Amino acid sequence: MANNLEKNYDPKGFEDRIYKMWEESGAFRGTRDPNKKPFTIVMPPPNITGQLHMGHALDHTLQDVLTRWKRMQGFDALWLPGSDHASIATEVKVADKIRTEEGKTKEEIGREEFLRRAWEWKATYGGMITDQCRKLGDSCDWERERFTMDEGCNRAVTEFFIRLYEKGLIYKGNRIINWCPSCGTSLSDAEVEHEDKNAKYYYIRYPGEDGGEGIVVATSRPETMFADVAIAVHPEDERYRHLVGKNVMLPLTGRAIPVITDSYPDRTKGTGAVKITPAHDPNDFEVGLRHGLEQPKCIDETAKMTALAGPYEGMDRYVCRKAWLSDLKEAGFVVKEEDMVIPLGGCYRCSDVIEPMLSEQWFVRMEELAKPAIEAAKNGDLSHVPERFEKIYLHWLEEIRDWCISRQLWWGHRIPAYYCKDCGEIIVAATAPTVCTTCSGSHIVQDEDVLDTWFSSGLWPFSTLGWPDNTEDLAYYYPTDVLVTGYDIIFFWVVRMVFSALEVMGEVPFHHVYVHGLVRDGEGRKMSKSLGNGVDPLEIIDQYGADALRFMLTTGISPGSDLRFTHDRLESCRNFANKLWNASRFVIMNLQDEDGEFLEIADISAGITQLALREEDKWMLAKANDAVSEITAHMDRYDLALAGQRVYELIWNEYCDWYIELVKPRLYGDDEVDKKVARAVLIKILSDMLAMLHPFMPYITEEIYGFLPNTDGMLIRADWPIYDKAADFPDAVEKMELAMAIIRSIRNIRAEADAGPSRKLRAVILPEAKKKAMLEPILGYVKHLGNLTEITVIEDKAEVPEEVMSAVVDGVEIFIPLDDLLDYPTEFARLKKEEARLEGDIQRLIGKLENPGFVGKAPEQVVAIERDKLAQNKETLEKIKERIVIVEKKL
RNA sequence: GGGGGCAUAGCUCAGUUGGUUAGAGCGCAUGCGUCACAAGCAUGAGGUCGCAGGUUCGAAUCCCGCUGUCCCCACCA
Repeated sequence: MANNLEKNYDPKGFEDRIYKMWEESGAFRGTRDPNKKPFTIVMPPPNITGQLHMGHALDHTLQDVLTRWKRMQGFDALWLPGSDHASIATEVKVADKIRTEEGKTKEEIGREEFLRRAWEWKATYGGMITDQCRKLGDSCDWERERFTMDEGCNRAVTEFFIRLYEKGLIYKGNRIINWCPSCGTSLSDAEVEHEDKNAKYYYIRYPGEDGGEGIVVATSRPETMFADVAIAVHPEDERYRHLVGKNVMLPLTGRAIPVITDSYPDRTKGTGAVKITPAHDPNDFEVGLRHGLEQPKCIDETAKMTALAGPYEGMDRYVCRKAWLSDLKEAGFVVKEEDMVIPLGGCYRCSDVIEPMLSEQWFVRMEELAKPAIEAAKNGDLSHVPERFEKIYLHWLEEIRDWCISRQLWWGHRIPAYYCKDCGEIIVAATAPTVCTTCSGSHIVQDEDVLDTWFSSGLWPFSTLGWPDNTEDLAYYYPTDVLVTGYDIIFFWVVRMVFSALEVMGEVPFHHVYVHGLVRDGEGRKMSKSLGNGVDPLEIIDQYGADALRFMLTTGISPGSDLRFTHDRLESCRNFANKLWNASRFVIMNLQDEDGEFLEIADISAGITQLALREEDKWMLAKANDAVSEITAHMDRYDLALAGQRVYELIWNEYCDWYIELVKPRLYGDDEVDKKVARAVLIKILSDMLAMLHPFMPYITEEIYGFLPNTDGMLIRADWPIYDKAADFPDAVEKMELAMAIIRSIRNIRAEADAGPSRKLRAVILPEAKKKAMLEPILGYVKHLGNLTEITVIEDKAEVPEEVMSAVVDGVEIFIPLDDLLDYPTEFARLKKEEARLEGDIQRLIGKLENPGFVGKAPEQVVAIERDKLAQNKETLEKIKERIVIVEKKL
């Protein structure tokens, strides 16, 4: 009974089983092994709002490839998983759910009950996401799984908040913030997305209080006029000098406001005069502060007009704009309208237009925190791969303004600030105080707001390892090695982790930021819910297997660039898995007798080179050995795509296409000793290939590995292959390459002459004297793979048979007698084509070698190679020309 | 307004520090049911590497400019 792989490659038949085996064996677990070096990645926590999408699949596959590779290299590899509570996004989803299912608002349900529902949501979707990670093959340590609102993370958040507060880096203030009227909360600058929109400038006259012409001001937001408190002009602006210090009238309101001077107005923009609305514009706010102006609000938190708008009170901001403009026009105050493209801020969650608004919020003072984060990138403690992303990082930090961290939401970390109702004292503390520290009053209430989600995710690399406690995990695994994330999230998250970590840990949270791109659809569009062009990774896994998906996501792309998702590529990756499957099945089959018992295999424990290796063995070993160093070098540089590509070539083009074919006659032959050697090499190379492919295609490689003899344990724990100096066989490589070139040319002749594979052919070969010795040992390969009945080696041209097609390869002339099949026009065309190619090459080479600059300045080795090439080509051309003369006569 | 990416075969893309005849997958053409694999095998066609300069003995690769295209950032006078 054969003990082999299933006949057909069917990933469904083993992927789940293999994953369970890994997980139950504890292979994913970080053990803080003192004899190993740590390698740590913290998983960017997916939001609990939904399912994993293709972007996660990419992100996770890259992390898993790195983790598995390092684990095999002998590191104590820890990939720490978790999920993010995603304050605003989850709150919106849960509120929606309550509204559709029960027809109630969150206010009707109340804070406590709402939070209970949110936790229910977390229980459902959090579990879904981890199941999806398992399907992908994520080798993360599930026993260390964390959640941004678990007990430890909560403590970390509170501790961090208190520390910053006590250092004066967190303050509460009344300032202009980004307000999303739909979500009903403030947002940080990072959460606002700018987009150019077509809009209008309205030029509106503010008449002089004295009945004069007054001043014309351009604005795109006339509805904010009700909150105007002044008109500012530049102090050196001659046009308005006569008005400075006087009042102008706010049209239709009967309210007079002063004309003031300030450095802020730009004389070249608009009319050079700016209406000052401190409560609804950040620049105006600053101007207002400088001049001690009032800060009235005319738009409220729901984007409706306040009482200040008089008759327009209660109108939506845009309804009011329309009505107000119409009234202004009627009264003749609108001087001009101008079409304009204006960058408008939108909410990153709901796209509603952001209203800059004066509001009392909590802020993090950024200047001092940003400095060390900038420094870390500049001095190399933190590096971005690819490098260009460092610019985004630095730009964001250099331009950063204070970070608004309070959110008017319920789902999140509630701000650890308490107010004494008696004396107004603010107490920031880890636990709720019972009495006021100032007045001893007992009427104490906690701040209603929660913290920005990114405030807690900024702590992720160390909160997940135990901070603020001084845990063993933190000591062993921190700082982490690499953070893998998309470029779209650098300023949201990466910068915050860096400055948060530098502040409390005094060390960067990770040394490398490995940045990847976005997954796009077949047409190059971003995958999005609204376009409905998203592809569910689980469906793809179901269809093609996780390995094919992983391989597609990690190869054929360059680091940091977006990747287009196509079924074509997916299919070719699946085909590759299938190829490996069948090749492995073939190898395993040939290692066993009819009863499925393993046959004897040569012992390689003393080193593969101790065996009686044949030329093809040496060639294969040398090729695989080269691949080991190339692949490892690519991995070291995070060039996963190149590494994966090289494994592919090794497996398909070198092992399957050539080595297996070359070795077949030996497997079926009678030489028992030689058979054992062939088996040993087949297994050695196969297991090395499986190891190097394992990070990319963990399932299939593990499954195959389980069927190989002489392996104990699992591939996931196996050693990464290392370069072996002894496996460098230049002579054998040269011989085998000659054999391959000859075989190719014979196959070419066969194809050109329409001599199908079943047609038995013989060959006559005339080597140059110096190639003769090299030719002898490879004739067997040529005969076998050229599908020849016999090969005759001749020493003299006179022995060349009459009716032949011919080719010249590296100083070896090959003649194939074809008798009735010989078609001279075809042969003539073939030879002429070859002649033209050689002549072109020779011309180019002569040009190069006659250039004194090249000969004088290029490295000796390069010149020597070119010389050899020229000599070789000349000889080959000579021989081709001779053949042309002969064939021409036959035409 | 500021910054960045990309432009290579019909399509989607690789191409590490400049150095053989610029590669792959898919597609295309021809042949092949050969006992691991038709999700395969063999052979082949197909590219003046966006345009114009420069550096160099040598440029797809480095520099400058241009064109096209995509993206990011930017407090809406």
